[in-house]
Order: sequence, then structure tokens, then C-alpha cells
Amino acid sequence: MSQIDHFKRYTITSALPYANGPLHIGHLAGAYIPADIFVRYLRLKKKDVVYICGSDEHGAAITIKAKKEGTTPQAIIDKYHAQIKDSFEQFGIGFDIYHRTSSPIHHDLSQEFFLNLYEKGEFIEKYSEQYFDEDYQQFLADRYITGTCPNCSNPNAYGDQCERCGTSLNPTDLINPVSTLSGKAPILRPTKHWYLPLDKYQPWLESWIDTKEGDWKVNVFGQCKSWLKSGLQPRSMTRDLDWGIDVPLEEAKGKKLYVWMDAPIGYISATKQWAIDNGKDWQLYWKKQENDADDACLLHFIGKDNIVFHCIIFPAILHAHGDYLLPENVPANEFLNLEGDKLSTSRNHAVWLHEYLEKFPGKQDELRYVLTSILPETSDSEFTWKDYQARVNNELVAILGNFVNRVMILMHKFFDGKIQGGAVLQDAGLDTEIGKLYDEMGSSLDAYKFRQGLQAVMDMARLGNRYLTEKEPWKSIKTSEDDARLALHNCLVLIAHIACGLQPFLPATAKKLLAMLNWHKDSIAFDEEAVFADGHQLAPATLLFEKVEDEVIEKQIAKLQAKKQAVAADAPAAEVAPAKDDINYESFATMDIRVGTILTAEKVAKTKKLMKLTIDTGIDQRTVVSGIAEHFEPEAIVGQQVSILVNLEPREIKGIVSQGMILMAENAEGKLTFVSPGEGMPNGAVIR
RNA sequence: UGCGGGAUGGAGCAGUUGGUAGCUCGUCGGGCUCAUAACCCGAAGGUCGUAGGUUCGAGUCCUGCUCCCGCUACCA
Repeated sequence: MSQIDHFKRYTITSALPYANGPLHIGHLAGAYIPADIFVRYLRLKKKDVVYICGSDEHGAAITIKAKKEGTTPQAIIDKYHAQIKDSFEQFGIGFDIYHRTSSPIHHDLSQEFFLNLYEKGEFIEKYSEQYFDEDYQQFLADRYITGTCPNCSNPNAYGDQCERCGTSLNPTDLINPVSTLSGKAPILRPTKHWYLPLDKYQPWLESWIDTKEGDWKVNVFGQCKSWLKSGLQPRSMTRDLDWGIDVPLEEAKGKKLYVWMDAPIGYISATKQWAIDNGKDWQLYWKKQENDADDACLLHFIGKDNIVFHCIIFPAILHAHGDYLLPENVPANEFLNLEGDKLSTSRNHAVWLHEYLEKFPGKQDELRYVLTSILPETSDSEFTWKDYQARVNNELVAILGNFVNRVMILMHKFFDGKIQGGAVLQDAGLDTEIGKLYDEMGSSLDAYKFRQGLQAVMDMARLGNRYLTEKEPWKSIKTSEDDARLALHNCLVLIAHIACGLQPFLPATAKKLLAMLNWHKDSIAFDEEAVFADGHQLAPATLLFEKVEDEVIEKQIAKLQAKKQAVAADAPAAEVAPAKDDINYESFATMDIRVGTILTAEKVAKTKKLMKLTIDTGIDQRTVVSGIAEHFEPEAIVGQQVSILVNLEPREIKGIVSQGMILMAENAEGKLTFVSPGEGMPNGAVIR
């Protein structure tokens, strides 16, 4: 039996999509399809469940996007909220409410949370120095500051991250920081912020997380333990931004709540709105009840990038507030890759949901099926169009669609689609098998094993194909009409069961099946008996799925490649680094650059980028460690003449003392070449 | 460098509390002809990354190592 079966109510959330871009299949596989299946499953078990989601509409990335597109943040969120909501509806994700964090009810509740913690004295108030733009009279979000990366010298690094070398940064790490608002250098100015003392909650969090061992998925539990082990730090819950929810304090004028403070509260405010719209009491779904047995079961479906927020920070906020339930489970998925590469919004490497819906009308369940089959439940998984084609053709069409089609056609051919004498399952073996598969589906879903659950339902169709081949009604019809009829009636009952089992996974297909059976309504509960009355008339046979032709997927693959190339062609043009500030000759003359020759080269073990080189500088032979291993093979560069800065102070890198720096030319894509002298220059020759 | 996850027949993956290694696809052979050239049966193919250990018995537990993915560090 499931451990979560006993709850009175269920509050299910899917990660709030960020309203600065459309949805892609990675989002679906991470947080939406699993949750939707689970919710539909609970509903079939007649549970009291509310399924919550909405757009996350705050944070600096939205203002950045607005600025880039020359519009307002409000216009951005309105556009993407509408688009995302529409995609979800068309795709058939069955939220009870798809809300948005820009709504007044959400602002009010978020402020209430902040004030509650504030009045309890939970926050630590701290001043820190932050960059401030004097022209615009505002503090700058990390993303509003660009400068030279201290790591790789990329002149266009952002205040939070350098997109070339991937290093995460603090704004103060940047060399020559520039405000993207005014284009001028920002100044440092002290500012006050309110910090959530996660370190204070650490002991409580540890004991709480420990109760989840063996219950939560290993990837989630492991991540949590990892953070706890490294020690939690106070985290600022306020920001100096102009887009977001006002911090409800007089002295915090102009400050906003940290987006990860307000976003999870969005689950609660959305529930409130839903309760108002439907005459319910939202507190039953979120607050601790007098009797523990009356508590709701809170589940967050998310992708692995959100684990820390849902397992550490949000629970800490809820705990600090005190009245709220904590998540019972956070079944986070790993990532979905696409055609051998990470999904990427910025590189436009994605299958966008709205494009799929447009190009594959009426094929929502095909995508649901494929994504469910490859959900990244335990490790990252991969979507390819060839796999999509194979699964649709070999499984949906050949196994499921074909079985149904065989039965329907035979019924119409032999019996005009009419059931004589009623039909119940009259085959003990078949009955047992169906029962087993139902149990397997149920226990799989209870354990959040959606792939396995779907497999169980598909096995019902396999069972049907086997049964049909065994009974051969197309033969027995010639000798005994009753035998043929009995076999087909049993198959029809099996189809009703398949339709039932399919409901959580492929809701549209389940409805189609029920319509074909001419069932009295468009759903079957798990405890409903599959029975056909005497004289029941079946609807005409139609095909459930169509084969996917080669041209269709070739087109999609070509489209992905075209997008990639378009992005690649787009990018480099803009990226010529601006000139640095002037220096005097003396500064330049302090550098001693010589011609040298690489004598030996080997990759440094356990690093991706480092190469250990021995260089003949003419003066001596010395060791240099250089970050070029991703660009060159060691054998290929031995004997290469290079330019080397010889009077750079030695530095130990990975336990090797590096004495000097090889000069490299690098373009905007990060491609490297050696800076070498022309013919006939001896080692030790001076470069100036 | 630290942490997390992974390593199972050609490919993609299951293997719950240790007890004869499974599934889907692919391949090969056969059957069937109701069916969207679909379906059914059978076969080949794995010393479960590696070296040890615990145990009557380990894919499953423990230890070392190697490789892959993510975050982190490294690019003088």
C-alpha cells in the first residue's frame, strides 16, 4: 500500500515557469507531465486534490529582457504569461488554477509572510556595499553590471556570471565594472538588507531532512545533505530592484523582495485565489490542522535546479512562519537533453511547446507518451526525434493502436459493432493478468515511477494482442460464432480497462477510446466495473494514432540544426572587446616577453582545461601551466614556437608551479591560436 | 578540488528489503493474415566499470580505483 494514500487532501504544485520565455519539452519532462499524471491518478482514486501553478513574474531577468526588447516588464510578463498559459491549456495540463505572481493577492500574501517573520525578529539586518548607478539613482542588480571577467578576461562578463568561461562571480569581482543603464562606472554604496538566517535553522532542517531518508528520491535527498554538509549561510530576502514586490517596511522604500522569497509563496496565493473562485477554504490545503491526521499532503514537482529552494529555503520560510505544512515529498527530476546536447533557451536549442502544438495538431498524447517514457527520473535522459518516431510507430501505433483497431474492426465485421447478451470479462487468466498490471501501475505511480506505470498500461495492450492471436476469432467465427464473440467481448472489456489505465497518462487517447466504445461518459473511475449491456452499440472504428513518416522528423532535425547555425552566425559579430584604459610606456616595458619553444606537453590529470608545458625560453627551460587542453592535443604542439611572458610571478596551479604565461589569441567564440613569431627567430628573442 | 548522480547484452533503460539477470527497440529464425507491412512465438547476445572485502550466497552491502554527467574549483 502506498504511504501517501491516507491523506485527507492533496496539494500538488508544479514549478512556476519564469515568464520571460516560452515552454520547451525540458520543462514538461521536469515538472509538468509527472505532476499532471499524478494529479489525474489521485482524482481517479477520488481524492480531494488541488493542482496549483502559475507564472513567476518577478526578478531582474524580466527587466533585462524588457530593456533588450525595448519594452516594459509588464508587457513581457503579459506576453509570456498568456503564451505559457495557452500552451499548457492546449497541451492538456490540468491545473486547477494557473495564476500569476503579479496579482494583488500574491503581493499581499508575500508581504504578510515578510512582516510575519520581521515581527518575530527572524531576519538579520545587514549593510553591505553594492554598486549604484548615480545617473539613474538606483542600485544595480548583478545582471545590470558588466565588466571584464577576472578569470578569462572576457570583457562582457555579467555581475553574476561570465558566460564565456562559466565562472560564477560577484559584481565586485569584475574588472572595470560598467552599469548597463548609464554606461558609466558604478560606485559602491552601502545598502541594508534583510537576511534569512538559514544557519540558525540548520539543525532543524537537518533533523527534518533526515526523516526523509529512503522516502525521497536519492538525487533529492543527496543534494539536500550536500548543502547541509557544506553549512548554510544567511540569505538575503530583499533586493535593490525596481521590479517586484515592495518590501513592506517604511525604511525599505524602493527595495523589493527576493524573487525566491516570493515565488514559492505563489503556490499559496494561487490556492487562495482558487479557493475564492470555487468557494473552498484554502487553509485546509496549506495549514497545519488541529489533528495531524487531517493535514493535507503537500508535493512539489520540480526540476533538479530548484531543489535547494523547495527543500531548504521555502521549508525554512514556512517553518519560520509556523502555521504551514511542510512538503511531504519533492520528487525532482533530472534534466532532459535534446539530440545529444543540453537544452538551451539562449542558444535556441529546444523543442518549443507552442511550436510543437502548431506543427503537430492533435498529437499532444504522442508527445506526452514519448516524454513520459523517457522522463529523467533517476538520471539525465535524452529526447531525439528518431526516438520519438520509433516510440510512436512501434509502440503507440503498433501495440496500442493496432490492438484496438483489430478488435473494433472484427466486431464491426462480424457483429455489426453490436454486443449481444452483454459483455463482462469471462476469462480467469485474463482477469488475473489485468489485475496484476493495475497493481503494478498503482504501485509505480505511488512511488513516482511514471515510466514504469505507463509501461504497465502498455502491457495491457500487449496482453490483448497476445490474447487475440491465441483465440483467433477470425478463424473461430467459421466454426463457432459464440467462441469468436466471447473472445472479442473479452477484448472490449480489456480495452475499457486500458482506457481507464491510460487516463492519467494519455487523457485525450483515453477519451477517444471511451468514445469508440460508446461508453456512457468520458471517464472511468478505478473502482468502476467494465460492463457492456446487451445490445450495446459500438461507435465506428477510427485510428488512434498515425505513423510518423521519415520526412516529418527529418524536417524537425534540420530545423534544430538551422537554429543552431543561425545563433552561431548571430553571436560573434557584436563581440569585439572595447579598448582598455591607456597605460604608460613604463608599465608596458615592465613586461618581459620572449620567443620560446614548447619542448613537452601533457594534459594535467583530472582537469578539463589545463596543460602542463615545458618551454625553452632561451634563458632557461621552465614549466608553464596553461588552460589550452580543450583546444590542442599535446603531441600536436610540441615544437611549436610561442610568445611567453617570462617575468610573471610564479603561481601554483593544481600542485604544479607555473612560471610564466603563454600568449594566446582568442576570438569571441573562445577559439584559441598561438601568438608565434615569423620564421627564423631564436628562443629568447625579445618581443616588444 | 569538493559535493551529488551515474556506469547492467548493439541502443535506451528496469532491477524494490542480497537468493537462478529482466524490459523496450534492434538483429536472426518461425508462425499468423483480423489489423496502420502491424501482431504472435522462439533464438542469439551480458564474467552487471574495475580490484578487493562481508556472506552459505552480491548487480544489490562495505572499501579502494577508473571513466561519464551536473554544480564547484582550476585557465597567470
